[in-house]
Amino acid sequence: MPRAATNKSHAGRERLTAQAWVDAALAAIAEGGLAAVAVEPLAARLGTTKGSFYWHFSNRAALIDAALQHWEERNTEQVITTVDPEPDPERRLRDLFKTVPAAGGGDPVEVALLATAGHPQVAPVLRRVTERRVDYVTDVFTDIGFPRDEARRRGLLVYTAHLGQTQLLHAVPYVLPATEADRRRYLDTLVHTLLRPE
Amino acid sequence: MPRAATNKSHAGRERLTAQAWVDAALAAIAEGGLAAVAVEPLAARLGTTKGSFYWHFSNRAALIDAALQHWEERNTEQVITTVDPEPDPERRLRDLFKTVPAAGGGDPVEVALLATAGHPQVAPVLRRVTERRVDYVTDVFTDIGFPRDEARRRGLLVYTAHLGQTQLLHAVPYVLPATEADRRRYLDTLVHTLLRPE
DNA sequence: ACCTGAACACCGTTCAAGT
DNA sequence: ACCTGAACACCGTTCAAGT
Repeated sequence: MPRAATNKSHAGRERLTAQAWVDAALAAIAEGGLAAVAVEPLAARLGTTKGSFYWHFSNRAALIDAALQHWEERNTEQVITTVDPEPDPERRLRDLFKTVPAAGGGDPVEVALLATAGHPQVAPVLRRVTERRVDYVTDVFTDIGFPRDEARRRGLLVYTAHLGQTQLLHAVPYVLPATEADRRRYLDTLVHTLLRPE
Repeated sequence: MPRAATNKSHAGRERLTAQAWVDAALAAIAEGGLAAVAVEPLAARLGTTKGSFYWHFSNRAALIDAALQHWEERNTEQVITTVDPEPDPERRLRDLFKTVPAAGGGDPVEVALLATAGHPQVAPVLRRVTERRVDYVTDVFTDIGFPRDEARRRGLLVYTAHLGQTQLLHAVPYVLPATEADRRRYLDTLVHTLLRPE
């Protein structure tokens, strides 16, 4: 009869794939930030040894790279595909402000990464994701009718405000509008000022 | 004849004050972020031992607390006192955008702290500094003539954009306007949209 | 091909012993 | 009062030995 799969004996355990380590790393980032990607604790969580890890990855940095790459691939288009179906560009702008993390949830991995934006492995990933998004918001402003360069400026302002808002939300939540009505009024101010004609 | 002060013998070395450790910690934050506040390397830099550190502080967290407190005290009012003399509130707003880190320099400690905004010891410090500044910008908008609640919303938008810009500047510098002329135009767009009447 | 277990380096923390 | 130096724990990394 076949051996039961247990965590006690080597012969009876499933072998790990690199992907298993990547998933564990992303879970760790979501819970405790980049610093929580620690080989020894992850090994314990996966029921294996540190030695095993070093067969799949050359070091901790390589695991982080793999995790960031995986996150970038499955995340970049997420917000955009949620909002893009809306045909009216002014509404699309408004939807962006509502859908995007600011609202209250947001991808915990992204929040954790923004908290470590300066980290040498994180920075280039955020760069690419950011460019994609700023370009998208810029397009919304051109759809609204602004000339390209003015649209770019407003797109930057929007994205910049979004980043800052995410940061405030996590470092200083209570300076932000607290009640639903206040939040709506804030959104109105945002959209109203941002759409001021040239 | 008096012993020369060397780093070789205990009897001949200056004793350290807690403040010396705090200064070293702030220097480390500026250079390598919070993570660079490491007892052993700091001890080496100060020419003393880890054991000495633990006489002055109960642990690494206590040193970080002391360093953050010191930074908060001498920093909070800095930007404000630079800009406040300008009597015309619209100009003051513009000066804020120019003076504040965004321009290019900025306090490296602040930049490092923003990169670790979610850290449990950093968050409350940033909270207080942020509140002070948002309140200040809000006052600028009331001086310009906006009613208090609308001024608060625009103050938030400004501060939020400032935070995001600092972040972009360090994670994704090249999405921001690169030439002097582009930067001026960007500033014009910012001020122009933010001042749109209700 | 994939994993274990022991070993070493680095840094946080403790503490007995020194001045 | 302030400091040293040895000790221990924790985690990153290496590697010889196992299956």
